[in-house]
Amino acid sequence: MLGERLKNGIADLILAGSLRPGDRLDEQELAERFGVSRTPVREALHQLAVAGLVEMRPRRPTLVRRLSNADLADSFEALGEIEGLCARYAAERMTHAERLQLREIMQRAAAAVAGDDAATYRELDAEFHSLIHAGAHNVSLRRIAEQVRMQTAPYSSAPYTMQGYTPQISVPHGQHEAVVAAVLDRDPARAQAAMIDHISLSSITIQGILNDRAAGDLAGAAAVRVGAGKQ
Amino acid sequence: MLGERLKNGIADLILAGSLRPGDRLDEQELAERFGVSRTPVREALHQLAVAGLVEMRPRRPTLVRRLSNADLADSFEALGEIEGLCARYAAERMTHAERLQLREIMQRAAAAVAGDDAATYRELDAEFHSLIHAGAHNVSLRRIAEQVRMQTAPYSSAPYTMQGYTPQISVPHGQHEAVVAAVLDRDPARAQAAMIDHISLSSITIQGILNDRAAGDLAGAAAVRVGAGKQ
DNA sequence: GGTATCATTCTGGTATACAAGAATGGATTT
DNA sequence: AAATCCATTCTTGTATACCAGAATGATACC
Repeated sequence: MLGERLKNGIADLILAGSLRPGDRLDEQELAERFGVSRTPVREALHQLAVAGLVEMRPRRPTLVRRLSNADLADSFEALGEIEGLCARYAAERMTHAERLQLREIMQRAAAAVAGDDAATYRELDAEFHSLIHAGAHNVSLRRIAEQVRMQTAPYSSAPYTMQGYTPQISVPHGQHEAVVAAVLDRDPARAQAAMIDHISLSSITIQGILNDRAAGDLAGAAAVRVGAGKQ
Repeated sequence: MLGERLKNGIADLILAGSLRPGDRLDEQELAERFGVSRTPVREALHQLAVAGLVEMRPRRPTLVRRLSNADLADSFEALGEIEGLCARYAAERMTHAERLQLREIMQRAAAAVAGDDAATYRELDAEFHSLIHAGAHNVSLRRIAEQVRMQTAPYSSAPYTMQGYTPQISVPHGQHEAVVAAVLDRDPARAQAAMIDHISLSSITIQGILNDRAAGDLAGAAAVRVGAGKQ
C-alpha cells in the first residue's frame, strides 16, 4: 500500500515544519517529489483531510490546514481534556513494564534538559505522550489522542522553530514529572489534573508566541508594501 | 465534489444498517450502484477508513469495520467520556437559544415516548446528542464526538433492529432528561455525570444484546454445518 | 484418499488520459 | 486611467486501462 507511505510522508513534511499552515499542496508536485502518480497522492490528501491536517475545498488547491486563533484554542482545550483522560486511565491501568518505560523516558529527558539538548528533548516529549496514550489501554481513546495531537503539532513546534527563541525545556519537563509521579502513585485524579495543567500552559505559551510572530509578520508585510510603493 | 456525496452515501448505508459490520464493500459494485467510476469510490472508502467506519487491508477486500468486543467496549468508554465532556461544557456555555432548542427536542421526544414511536425517538435521540455536541462550543471536541458516535452507530442501532425486541425507549429518555435538567441548571459536573451514566448504560445494554445475538448466530451456524454433513 | 502445488480468476493498486471549473492576464471600452 | 470582460492556462475531478497480488479451485503426486 503506497498510499500509507505517502500519507505518512506528507504528514511528516507538515509535522516537521517543511510545509507550514496555509501552504499549497500541489498534487502533481507532490507526485513528482515522491515519484508516484497523482492518484495515490490524492488518496493520501483525502485521508489527511479527514485527519484534520489539510483542508480541501472543491476545485480549489489543497492547503495545509490553518487553524484560526479560536480553532487553535479549541484544539488545545480538547487536547488537554483528551490527554487528561489518557493520563487518568494510565494511572489506573499501566502495567509494571509500561511504568518502567515511563521512568526510563523521564531519565533520558532529564539528561536532555541538563544538557540543554532541545532536539532530543522534543523527541522524548513525543515519546512521553505516546506512552501515556498507550498506557490508557483504550484503543479508541488512543486513536483520538494521536489525531488531536497531530492536528496541533504544526503549532506545538512553534517554540522550537522560533528563531532567536530558546525554549525553556525545563518547564514542560517539570510538568511531565508531575504527571509521571501521579501515574506511578496510581493517583488518577492527580495525573489528570497535572496533564491538563501541562497542556494548558503549553497552549498559552504557544498562542503567545504565535501572536507575537503574527504581529511581527504583519509589520514586515506592511514594510514591504510601503517599500514597493503599492500593494 | 462527488466524493463527498459518495462518502455520505456509503456511510448512510452503513449507519442505516443496509451494510453490516463485516460486509464486503466491493469497489466496482459500489461504483455501479452510485453510477460513478471506481476512483471516487476509492477516495470515499479511504476517508471512511480514517473515520473508522470501514477497514482496508492491502490487497484485501474492504470491509465494514467490525469491532471486537474489546474494541466496542473501548469505543463506548471513549464515547462516554467525550460526550460527558460535551455535556459539561454545554452546561457552562450553551446560549439561551440553544437551551430553548434543547427543551423543544425533549418535549417532542417525550411525545414520541408517550406514543411509543421508536422511529421518531431514534431521530430525536440523534438530534439531542448533536445539540449537546454543538452546545459545547468547541469545534474540535464536536468533531471528535461526531466521529466516535459514528463509529459506534452501527452497533447502537442494534436495540432497534433486533427482531422481536421492543426497546424500552423510556429508559434512555429519562436519562436524557437528567442531562438536560443539569444543563439547564448550569450544573456542569452533574451534566457530565448524567451523560456518562447514560452512555454507560447504553453500552451495557447493547453489548448484552450483541452477545445474545452472537450466541444465537453461532448456534444457527453450527446447525447449518451439521445439516450439511460437513463444513 | 489426502495433501501440496500450480494456474486461473478476482480484487485492489497505480498510472495515464481527459474533462470541467477557477484564476489570472491582457485587451478593450467607458 | 481604471474597470470589466473574455480568453488562455493551470489545477483539480473523473474515468478507463493496465498491473500486481491474493484466494480458490483443480490436478497431480505421495
